[in-house]
Amino acid sequence: MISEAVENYLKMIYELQNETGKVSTNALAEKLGVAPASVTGMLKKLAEERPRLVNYERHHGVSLTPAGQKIALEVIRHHRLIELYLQQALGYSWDQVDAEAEKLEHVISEDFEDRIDALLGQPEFDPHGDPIPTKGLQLARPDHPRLSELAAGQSGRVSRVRDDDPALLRYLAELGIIPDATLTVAGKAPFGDTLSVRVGAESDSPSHTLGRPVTDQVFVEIQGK
Amino acid sequence: MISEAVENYLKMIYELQNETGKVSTNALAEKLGVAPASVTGMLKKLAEERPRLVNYERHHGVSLTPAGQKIALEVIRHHRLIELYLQQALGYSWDQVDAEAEKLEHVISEDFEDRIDALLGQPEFDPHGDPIPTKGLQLARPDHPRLSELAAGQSGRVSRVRDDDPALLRYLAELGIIPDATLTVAGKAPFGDTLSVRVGAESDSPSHTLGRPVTDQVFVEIQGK
DNA sequence: TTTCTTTTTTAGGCTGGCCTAAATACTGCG
DNA sequence: CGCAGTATTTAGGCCAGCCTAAAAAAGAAA
Ligand SMILES: [Mn+2]
Ligand SMILES: [Mn+2]
Ligand SMILES: [Mn+2]
Ligand SMILES: [Mn+2]
Repeated sequence: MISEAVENYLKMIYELQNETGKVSTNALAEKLGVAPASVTGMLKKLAEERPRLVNYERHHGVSLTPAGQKIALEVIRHHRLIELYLQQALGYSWDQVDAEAEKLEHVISEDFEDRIDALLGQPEFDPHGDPIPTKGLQLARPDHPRLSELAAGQSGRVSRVRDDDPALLRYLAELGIIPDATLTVAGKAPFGDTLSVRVGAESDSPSHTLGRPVTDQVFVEIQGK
Repeated sequence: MISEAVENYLKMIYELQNETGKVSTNALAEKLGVAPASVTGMLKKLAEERPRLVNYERHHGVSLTPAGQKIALEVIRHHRLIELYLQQALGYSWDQVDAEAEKLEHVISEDFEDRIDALLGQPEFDPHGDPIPTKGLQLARPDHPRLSELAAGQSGRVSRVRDDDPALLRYLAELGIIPDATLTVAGKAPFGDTLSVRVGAESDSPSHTLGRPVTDQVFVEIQGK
């Protein structure tokens, strides 16, 4: 039986792999809130599992095997389906869903998964715009640019927001910066670390000044213009 | 932080206390699917917890302290609310809900609890007729007689069914023996171990022959007649 | 009350998952 | 190349929860 700890390790390895390419012991330790030595120990075990869950060689980082990736995707599917369900069916706000899903993801049955999936109409995205792996564990990877990378004058549709920081999520919701919102970069301050962003499709939509910590967390599908 | 294992021990102690009065090491071990020696070890720890969760003296059984009972009731509230929610909101049948609730009960937040409680309209009973402790952890204890204890000719309302055995639950559901159903004992075989029971309020309602293993698991509030 | 049986506890061990401190390997720079 | 600094691994421990086997206590029966 796969433990909750193992599921979290595999999920984190998967996510780090897709964010930063390489997966180091230290990065993993940091994300998991655990000492680096503990990670080394766990990676050894995962590599000795039969079937092997990760490819691991001392000092050379780690990557998921197909078996490991399958488990990671199952956990991610649970996580994102649950997030959406909590929001849609139970009225959670998008900054509350992550914490609850973090625990529930390890515990629900396949039956539960199937039922909420059906109830939500086989949804493709979670409340933060993250794609939900299909039942067959296929995962769309849109990979749009960050808001901070847009040039002045460009506009587009918010596709995804990083779901790490609840306070940031509340702030963004207040501004109306949620998936599918329309954004236009009205202006860019020197050195590009501050943007003036119009939120909404109308030319008289309200505009806000956003710093790098914010604009790095928002992903935009560039449109028209 | 209270672990899942501790929560399960406290819940089981509570339930054994209310079923059989005394709580023995062996009975607890059996219910938990664990060796008796493991129970002894855990009971010692629970008794040394600050605040104390159980009263325990070697060879003299165990009982819950107020602090232990509070935790037990919180877990039971979670369990029964979740069971009802799974049935009402997700379409689970009453024989499936227990297994899923067994895991979820340890993991949901107070927020989750409050939300499903509100959504269900602060329900008083779970799908098997077990009372749900209130938010303040008050628990109604109806304590009706078993169907097996009724005399021929008596009738009443099914108040509760023991939820242990999914196969039995499916069988009972087929016969229409669910909470609030009306039953009448049409006849009693010699030595009283087999009953002929009419299910339904009409005098032409279908009647079934039920053995002790079944009639011991059904509780009836005797009415009229 | 003595003996036998059943119940419970003690003793000793194991695994998973974490920790700190110390050792070692890699990396980039002078 | 050699060395400093960083990243990683090893060594040695701890705690929760479980196990089996053996000892001891309680309870029933003679
Ligand atoms: Mn998790
Ligand atoms: Mn998310
Ligand atoms: Mn449980
Ligand atoms: Mn129940």
